[in-house]
Amino acid sequence: MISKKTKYALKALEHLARNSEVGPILISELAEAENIPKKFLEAILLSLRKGGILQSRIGKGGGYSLAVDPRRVTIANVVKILEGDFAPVQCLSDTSYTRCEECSDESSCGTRLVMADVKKAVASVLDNVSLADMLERSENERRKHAKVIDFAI
Amino acid sequence: MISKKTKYALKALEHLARNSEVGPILISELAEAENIPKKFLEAILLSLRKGGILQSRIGKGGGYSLAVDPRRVTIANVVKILEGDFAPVQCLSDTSYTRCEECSDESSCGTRLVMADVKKAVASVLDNVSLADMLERSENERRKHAKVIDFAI
DNA sequence: CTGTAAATCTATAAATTCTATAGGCAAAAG
DNA sequence: CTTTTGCCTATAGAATTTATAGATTTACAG
Repeated sequence: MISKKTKYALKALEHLARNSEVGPILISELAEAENIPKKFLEAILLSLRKGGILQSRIGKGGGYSLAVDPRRVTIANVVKILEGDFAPVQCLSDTSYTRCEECSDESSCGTRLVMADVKKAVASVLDNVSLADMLERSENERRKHAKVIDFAI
Repeated sequence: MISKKTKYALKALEHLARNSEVGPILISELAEAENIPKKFLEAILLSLRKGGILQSRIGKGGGYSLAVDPRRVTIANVVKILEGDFAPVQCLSDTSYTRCEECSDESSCGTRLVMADVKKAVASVLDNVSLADMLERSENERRKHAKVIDFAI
């Protein structure tokens, strides 16, 4: 399960990507539009900025905007910033490796071997979906759905 | 990240699979051998029994043993019993679906669309590894490693 | 250079989930 | 009918996640 933090981050990024022409967007605006607790969002945006995905400006006319082309931001990038990693066990984490306490022999640990494959599988999905892709898929679904409703009327 | 519960479960199952000929194994024996808090393990084994993977016998000569051929138990089976599911978001859970609070339109939610792919990817790994496979892989690695040490001496 | 608008930082509270333990109950075997 | 063993319920403790509050810093506008 991904955390609420990550979900909020993705929602916020979608919003920013959709409205990239209008210039910086206020935290408070984003919070209200996407129904995210403002102070919580604040911390999330900060992480994303430190992770290089967003840029900010302080003071009047300030706010947040994407620092990179949404086609160059992968969902893996985002998830990694907020969840740290998507390794199913610590002993497979790139960013915060720790030995699993009771694992007497890491190199032959069955769980580790299987989870290494899981990690690869997840990575290959998330590395290959950009923020722009995600937005596009969402739009496609929205249209598809709208059409169906239209047709029903 | 998978929980300690799941890691303990896999360790316990490996132990039971390796020692399937010697008959039922005591909780306390398992706990000691695999370094798992006994009472915690108790609950885990109970879940696995209710999930159909283990069988137990009470009283003298009792204990736990596999209820199924280790080639017929997938790691997916095990993970599902202990983590409930491996859906990255509740709105994709088969067993305990809940609408994601702030998601105004589930059918077009970008996060959901991407995470559906993640879920599939994880499932296709875990559905295709049996307990026996995992054990075998582990054994292979152990031998490989042993050989290297041997060679070094 | 002053007032105001905004993000930033630090600290902490509240809620939830995960890990672990305790103690008595129930079943099976001899 | 006593011993061995798993079964059940409750609860405590720890860690993590989610959320809030308040003071601080930066930048622009006039």
